[in-house]
Amino acid sequence: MVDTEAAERHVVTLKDVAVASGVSISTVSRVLDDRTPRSRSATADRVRAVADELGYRRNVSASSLRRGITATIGVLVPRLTDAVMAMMFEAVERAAHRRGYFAVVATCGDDADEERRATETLLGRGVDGVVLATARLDDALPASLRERGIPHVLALRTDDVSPSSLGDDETGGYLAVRHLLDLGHRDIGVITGPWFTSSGRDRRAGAERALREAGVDLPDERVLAAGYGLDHGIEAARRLLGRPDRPTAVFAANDNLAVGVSAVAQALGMDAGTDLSIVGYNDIPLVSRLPVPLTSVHTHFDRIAEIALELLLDSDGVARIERTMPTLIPRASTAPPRS
Amino acid sequence: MVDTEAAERHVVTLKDVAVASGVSISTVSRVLDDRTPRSRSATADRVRAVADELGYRRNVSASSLRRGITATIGVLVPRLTDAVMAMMFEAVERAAHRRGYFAVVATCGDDADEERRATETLLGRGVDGVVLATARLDDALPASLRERGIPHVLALRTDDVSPSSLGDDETGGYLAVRHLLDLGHRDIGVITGPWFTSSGRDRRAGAERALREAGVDLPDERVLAAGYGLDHGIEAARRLLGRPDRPTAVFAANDNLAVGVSAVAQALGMDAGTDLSIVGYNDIPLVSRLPVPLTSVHTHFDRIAEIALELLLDSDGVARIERTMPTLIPRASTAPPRS
DNA sequence: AACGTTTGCGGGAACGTTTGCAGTTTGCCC
DNA sequence: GGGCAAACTGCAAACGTTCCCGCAAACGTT
Repeated sequence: MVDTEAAERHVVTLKDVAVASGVSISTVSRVLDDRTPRSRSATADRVRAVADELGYRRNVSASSLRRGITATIGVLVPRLTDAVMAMMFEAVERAAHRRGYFAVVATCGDDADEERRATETLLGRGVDGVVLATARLDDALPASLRERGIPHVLALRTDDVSPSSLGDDETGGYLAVRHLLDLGHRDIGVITGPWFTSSGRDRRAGAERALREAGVDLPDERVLAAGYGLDHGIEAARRLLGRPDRPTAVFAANDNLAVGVSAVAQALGMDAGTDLSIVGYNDIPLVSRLPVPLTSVHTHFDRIAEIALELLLDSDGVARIERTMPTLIPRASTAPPRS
Repeated sequence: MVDTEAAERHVVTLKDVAVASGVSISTVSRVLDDRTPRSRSATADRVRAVADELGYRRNVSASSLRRGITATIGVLVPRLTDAVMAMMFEAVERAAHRRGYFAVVATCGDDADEERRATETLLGRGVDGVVLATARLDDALPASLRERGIPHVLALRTDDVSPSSLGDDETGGYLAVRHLLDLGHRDIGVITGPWFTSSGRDRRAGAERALREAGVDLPDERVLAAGYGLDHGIEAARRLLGRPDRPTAVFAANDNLAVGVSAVAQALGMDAGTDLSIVGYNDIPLVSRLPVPLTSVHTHFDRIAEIALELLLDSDGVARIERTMPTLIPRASTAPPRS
């Protein structure tokens, strides 16, 4: 099916348009080049009309070959089934479209080797640059890209060296815990992200700053590191809530974790909001529709994506690290503690 | 690592490899062509070694231009933030990879115009074929692709004409409701998918067949059509459960809907499983981790994706419509009705 | 009217790869 | 060792587009 019909069917090239409109190929090429201001000459109008009529469509392979760029950027994410990653990719896709670029995605799980392999695949497809939304801190890939001079930007995380566009995770963590403190909570549990992510590290740091400011203690058994999956949240919540001196509020560094916490709370007969306050992070679409809508720190994916592409494509050579301020969205899952 | 400087300086071409290994460009091209069985001659070995050392990577633009194919397939989905679509795309990505193809995705929401525009974008990127996982039945796009001779396949839905790979939705609907009947339920509500999808239509038909077989009545007010979003499930559940003669069990044609139903049930003080049995559809990762794990009809995305690519790439010209049998996964959300 | 400047256009050489053709070498069998 | 097929190799022509260069006409200024 792929070859037979396409071969039969004659695909319209610049030459066809040139012949049909009685000008040279170069002229057609120039007229149809949308990077330069469109000429208003009679010839140009005619060429455009003919191209339209014949259904001309630029052959991207030929164009890329000649121009030396593909107008394509590659996006690397661990998995698209994680709503955060899906939202991030969709945001990058939109931002790329606005700039006349096309975004392609590759998934690599949590494996460093797979990450490298997936990057090579993207590079093999000739992308002009790479957006890395994978999560590892201890990762040689950004360094390797820097060394090879391959344009890249980190999104949603940073290694403190390569250009990066991410949320201000420290502030986000602060906002979340400050919100709980303001409601009157003093027994607060914290479930941070995986140790190997800058987001996990920074959100925890922000949370600790808020507690320190308020003079509230955070004992070691109240802070747990976990992955970013629902399962991790469930496990951490069991540890945190399955003891007599359980906290009255929990800050989870990710919405999946928070959903896990509320599931465990429910299983233990506690009502989210009244018996246990919960704050999540990222504000994925799901959380506002839960039986008890979840308070969450909203991440501005579109803005982060926009900045990422700016760093990637308009780079002036210096590797900037841009942090976008998040917004706390209070919902029913947080309330003053029961007296 | 040899010669990083030269590698950085400019990108290695066939010519460089040819010069470095003392053979012609054509020879290098042939040796490096992975479509033919790899030669074991001394020259071939040397060329491969040199190419490796120099870090040669085929320029896909040039290759595509010359070969006339891009080894890329386009996938069209409404949105990646829907777990079903993310899973479908990831499955297509894997299947494509196995065949040496690369999958790119475009999102188009639920809008027919946007769908057309996104398809043109994919075609403009020179994809060799298109997988449509969008949901509309009343859609002129497949017909338009057929007419233009553009290789395509529908996934997860069909228009009964174009080649399609989807789950056997009628059987799935039957299995779900049959399960509820076997547990002893007689008052069963059905929330079908959107009217404009074949999946919605077929799952409903299967549900009705099961009820008919069992001689159980399905009054009009017990069957609701909705979108596939969480919100739709919530709204439908309110209508279904907010009345005195509410059903003891609900079949929702989609997991999002089912999650909405269980949220409403919880809000009304009913326990999923004991007070109200709920069956979902697709078995997205979330549902097995809910406080009350959800019984769901598992869709074999990998198999559907595999068949889709088979229809797309190995087609013998006849447009087959292949349905993959789903599997019911019983979990805690279904139990016999309270006596 | 002479002058520089801008603008429009066509010729033709790239971009890196694949492939038909023809010529050469190799391997194998009798 | 002769004969024949199979495997290998190089040349050169594509693939469709872009862009440098040169030419000519149009325009504006003095």
